[in-house]
Amino acid sequence: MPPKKNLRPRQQQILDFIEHFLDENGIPPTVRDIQRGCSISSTSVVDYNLRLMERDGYLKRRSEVARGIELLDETGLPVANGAARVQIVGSIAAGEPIPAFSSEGVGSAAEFDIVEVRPDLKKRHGTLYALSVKGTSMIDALIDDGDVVVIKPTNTARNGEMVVAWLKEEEEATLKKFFREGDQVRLQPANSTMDPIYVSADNVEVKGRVVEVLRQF
Amino acid sequence: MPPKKNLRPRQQQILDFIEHFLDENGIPPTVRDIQRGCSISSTSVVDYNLRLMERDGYLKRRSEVARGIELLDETGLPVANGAARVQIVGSIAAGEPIPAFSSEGVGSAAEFDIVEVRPDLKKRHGTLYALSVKGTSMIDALIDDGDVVVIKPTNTARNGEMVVAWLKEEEEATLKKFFREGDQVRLQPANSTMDPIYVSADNVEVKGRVVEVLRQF
DNA sequence: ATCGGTGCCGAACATTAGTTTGCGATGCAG
DNA sequence: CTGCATCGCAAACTAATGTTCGGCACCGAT
Repeated sequence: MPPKKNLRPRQQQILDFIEHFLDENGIPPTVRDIQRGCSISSTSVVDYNLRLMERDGYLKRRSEVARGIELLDETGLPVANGAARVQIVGSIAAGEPIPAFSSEGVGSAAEFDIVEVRPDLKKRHGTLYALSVKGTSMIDALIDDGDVVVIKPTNTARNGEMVVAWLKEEEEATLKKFFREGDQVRLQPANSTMDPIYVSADNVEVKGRVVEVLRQF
Repeated sequence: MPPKKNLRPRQQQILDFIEHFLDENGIPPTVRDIQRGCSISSTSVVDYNLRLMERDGYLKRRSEVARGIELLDETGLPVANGAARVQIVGSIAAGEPIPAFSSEGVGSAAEFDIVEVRPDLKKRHGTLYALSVKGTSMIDALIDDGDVVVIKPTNTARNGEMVVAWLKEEEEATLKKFFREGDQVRLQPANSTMDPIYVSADNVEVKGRVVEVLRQF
């Protein structure tokens, strides 16, 4: 199997389309789906490029089988379903909050790792992103250093939910349980040995809610 | 949408086949795949039954589209990918071990819940099953009461791995960290306030290894 | 017995979709 | 200029796949 090369623009376009199609429909596209989706004038061009991409290890094709395209990941293993991949857009220190994401660019972050999540999460919550956790302050919430938390972007939270909170003044993000108390907000580390942080509601912006924790075994 | 009924044998057979096919191949079967897989003599029989099953809310069919079958779950939502479903075959009390599964029947257990897992787990580990955790003794391992642990069946373990151990004499299963120490085995609750269990190696049978913990948010 | 519903069968049909072929344009090294 | 590889195009071909139709057997109700 030849080593990976950089993809040609057309091939990158096709690859993006396949991923997107998988996201949308749950099944792989046909050659003609790709043709339309990429505004290519002939199926043979699609076939030609798919063949090259298969040669270079980006995907696998089942011959003579409708929708027989399978994407492969970096290790050459089939990607189960494009719908279930979430990008890790940065890291977050639960204990001592540090800047995590400055712009609104949740999906536009630089290239980071990608994790797979349970497919039903995306069905249920829509777009998700992930943060890698640094520090052990969430240990009582059963979130450890090195875990990856999957976040649903939202700017509201009910009391007790675990949220990613953005402290405007400090320009810091933190992972805490959220309690609204009048015009104050209590950000409670799940670790009971640690004191909660009280901040004015004005200074807090909820960026998302934790929907899943992933741990490496 | 009509309420669910019990499936006819033929329809159950078809449903099972579709799930299995999805497991195997990652894409839905064609009508003819089903025909062969279920030893049906005509595609029209498949179509006939698929139509009924669609009417009864078990699946959805995209008309005129190759492999346009989508399975629906209990709530009528599409199942992302059959490959990612794992059966909960019972519960396990980590603190005070209780019988969990007596026979070897990992896959043959009675009807329990099904959970979705990250699809890459099945790719990586093959067949998996899941246990629902009762009790809080694994809290230090960041596994809580009510969590679901996903298990890879195996009968070997390296030191430090979290395993499902079967104590033959007591006829009990338990979820602990595994340490082989001579002809003894130390089963260490991750909770440091609790004492480990020492048992003779003869009396321990490793049933599986924890590959994932699922928690409800 | 007769009728209607269910379940199944086989064959044909129509569309979708993978594959092949021949040709043209382009760019580059010899 | 020539040869060669790359990339794209259109059309045609074949295989795969969804869909339909008429008929048969069984069964319970009329």
